[in-house]
Amino acid sequence: MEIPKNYSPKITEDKWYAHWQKHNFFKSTPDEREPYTIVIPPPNVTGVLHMGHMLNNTIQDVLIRMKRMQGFNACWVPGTDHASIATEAKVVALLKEKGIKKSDLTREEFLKYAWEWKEKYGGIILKQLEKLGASCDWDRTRFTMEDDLSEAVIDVFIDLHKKGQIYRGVRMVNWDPQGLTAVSDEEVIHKEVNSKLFYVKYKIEGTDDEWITIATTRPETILGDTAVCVHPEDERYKHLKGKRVIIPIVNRSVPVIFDDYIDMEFGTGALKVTPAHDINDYNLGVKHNLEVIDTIAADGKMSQAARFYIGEDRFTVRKKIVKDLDELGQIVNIEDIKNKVGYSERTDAVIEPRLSMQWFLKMDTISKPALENVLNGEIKLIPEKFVNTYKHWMENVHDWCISRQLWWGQQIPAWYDNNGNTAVCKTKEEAFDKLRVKNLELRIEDLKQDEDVLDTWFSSWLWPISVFDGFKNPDGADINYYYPTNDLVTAPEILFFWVARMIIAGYEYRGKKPFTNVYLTGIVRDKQGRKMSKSLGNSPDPIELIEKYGADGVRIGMLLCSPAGNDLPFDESLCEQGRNFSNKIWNAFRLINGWEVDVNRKQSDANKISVEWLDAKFNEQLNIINDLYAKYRMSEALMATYKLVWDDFCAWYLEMIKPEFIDGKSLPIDKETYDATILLFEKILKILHPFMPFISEEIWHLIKERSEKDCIIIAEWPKKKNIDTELLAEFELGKEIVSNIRNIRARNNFSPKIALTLYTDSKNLFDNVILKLSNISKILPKSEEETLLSETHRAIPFLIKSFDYSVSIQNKLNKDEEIARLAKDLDYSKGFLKSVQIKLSNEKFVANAKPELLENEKKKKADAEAKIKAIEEQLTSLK
RNA sequence: GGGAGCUUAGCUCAGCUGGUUCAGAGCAUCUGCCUUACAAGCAGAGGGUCACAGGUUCGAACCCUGUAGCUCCCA
Repeated sequence: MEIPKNYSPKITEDKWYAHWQKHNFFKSTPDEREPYTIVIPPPNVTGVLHMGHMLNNTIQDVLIRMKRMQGFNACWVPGTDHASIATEAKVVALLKEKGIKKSDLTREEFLKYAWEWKEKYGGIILKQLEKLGASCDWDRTRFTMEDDLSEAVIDVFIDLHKKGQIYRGVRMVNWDPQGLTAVSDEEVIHKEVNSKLFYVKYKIEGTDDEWITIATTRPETILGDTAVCVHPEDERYKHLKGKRVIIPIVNRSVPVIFDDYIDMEFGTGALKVTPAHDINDYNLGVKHNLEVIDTIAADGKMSQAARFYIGEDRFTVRKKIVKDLDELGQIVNIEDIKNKVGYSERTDAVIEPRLSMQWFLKMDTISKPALENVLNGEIKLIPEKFVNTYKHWMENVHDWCISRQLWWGQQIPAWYDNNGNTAVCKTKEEAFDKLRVKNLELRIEDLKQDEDVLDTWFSSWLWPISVFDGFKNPDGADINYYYPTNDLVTAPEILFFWVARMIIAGYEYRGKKPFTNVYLTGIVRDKQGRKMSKSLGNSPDPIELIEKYGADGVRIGMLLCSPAGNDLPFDESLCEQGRNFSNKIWNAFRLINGWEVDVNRKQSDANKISVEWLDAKFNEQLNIINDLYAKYRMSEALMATYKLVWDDFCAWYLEMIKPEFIDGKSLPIDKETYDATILLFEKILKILHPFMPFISEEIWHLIKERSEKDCIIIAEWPKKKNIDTELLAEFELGKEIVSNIRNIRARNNFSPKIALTLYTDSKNLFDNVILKLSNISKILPKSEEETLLSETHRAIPFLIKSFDYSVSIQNKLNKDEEIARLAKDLDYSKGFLKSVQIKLSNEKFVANAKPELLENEKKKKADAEAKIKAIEEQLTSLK
């Protein structure tokens, strides 16, 4: 059967994925082996696979496949989260297209639509992960809003409320006027924007023409001003003590207050205070007991309380009020400035600080163990540099606003009666029992459940526990076996959103960490360094990439340039490199596959030592690769694997043992070498498997007859063996001889087809291999050189260490070039010797340096001297 | 405004507690090859005042100080 020259992933990938699933290789159930567990960072149900997911899940799959081969009971739990804001927005938009308004639906009707949507589209992203080769235990797929997980969320809420950790209060929150919900501090993105700073003068009450000028970027909030604040030390304003000023347009009289919070340098040093619409002003308001006038409604439009511009959008009003103030002659100046404005992570709307009633989780005490156990190394962040950021955040943590004004999510289990009493409990009946004690007239129909739902992170912070039913069944086999999980692979952006909170929940509910290592991936960016996003349209479609380069190729492309925590400027050429690598492996297979084996043929010495060498090389690299994995240096582990395959196996070993071609036909290979080669190739395929699952499985089955169940995915990871370092060093020398000879050929335009003679007195274990690789017909002692050289033959010398070699060449020698080359080498060696001599004659160096170092320097000196002598001899022989 | 980190070849990155023979890799570049596994390839080559300026040391990419630029986090 003709094997195609190029590897085609299309025909193998689906085949092997189905095969693996058919044989339940991804499945995990608790047994006597040691578990290795990863829970997936649940992608958002509204999501489609993007490059960030590709990177993240490739890394998880590499880890899980490696550990599976190493004999761990490997369990990778997949799932999705319900993403309340994003999903609700999506469903609202979809309904709008159908002409249905959310406000015309009941909660139940809306949720019905939302679930329909989820059933239809929510699984897309998981299907896409299969294309990548993700070996998740799909039977364990969970969803943060399924019954069991929701119940856990509700129970946790009730429990924390009982413990006094959850409270309800009026607070200034980050309001998303588009999503119509509060969002947490972490969901606000501060961006620097070009703004204008408006200088507006307010009249001092009781004067004809006395004014104070304030500066503001948000003139539309003037309608809600309830004070003007200046610094108590500010000479300019000391005379205003006890005075009041008149707010323009609304003509309200408000006090001038004094507080050292004021930055005298900024603007005019006089600040207008709007407690309803700015967090700092709010705090000032609390301190100075100011009135609070809420002039901006939930939808970002001016409220009744504003008295002017009612129902108009805040940004329209900004323009209008400036015009109106200008007409009143109260605009003093307008300046361009840059300032930071908060945007909603979900809707990109400008966040409006807004006072509202929300539920909060106290963070001060509950977060303590989460900080300690990262600082003491019980939980490791990789790379370590994130510990600083983590520490800083955890030490300055704010209470967590956990309520969202949405329907899609777990509805808050709080019940209210008509008298303002509240009960937090699971059911209406329970609430009724609790509240009837305080309110004897209470009828169960009067009870109303809180309209809001919980933040999605309030579900996903329980993920590592709840996916193993740790709440429903706290002593269950799964939770006891798989928890704590081993590794978590996620993006640094959600270190606080999610990782920190999982750690908090882990200690609160299991008394144990949720995972040991947190591997933080980089952010995938485009060539211009922009984050890849759907809205920018700068992200390639991962599925198309997979079709173009194969899943293995894309996996390699993602991993090649992604050290932990570093951003990955993605470029399609990386996948191309991955595809080329697949092809290289494929062709190594084709070569071996084409060999005819002769059982009667005796193994040559050259083949024997070649096999020994590759075996030693493999063991050396295996150690390195194991070590790199242990340090989570994934891209380096990949590079070591890449070089082992490409350089050591393909470029050197296969060339070393490749049977000769005679008369257009390959000679057969001896059985011993062939079998050893297959064994070594198998080992190499094994370490390749975590990175390139498909091609390794395909070749695994092609190089040998195997049963259906004998798959590389469950093959045993190669064992560590002793390394023959001397043999490796000897071959390094051999390689140098080969490359010197190749070099001489290249410099002198001498075809590789013409055999040369090598003269040397040094012996190398690999002499026979060297002959083959550099097309040398024979090796003769140096003394033969002179007798054989003639008018038509010249010898070109070269040196390795201080060993002397030469090859003879028929008359074609470019003598001047060779002399120049040697002279250059001589110059360098002399310079080098000089630097060593200087070092050795330095008394302080001799006195301070370690003895080994000193020895080494002496050896360097001797070597250099020998080399100089050898070069000089070669030079004279050339002349 | 406060904090953390980064700056090594055209690009992406290694470089462990300062010390082997001129600072390494992959990709890209250049040169020569269609050599019956692979042109998605083979054989070679070039490319770096280790951001800048000082300092410590016998010795600095590595330690210290300052400067500049970039990134991230927090307010």
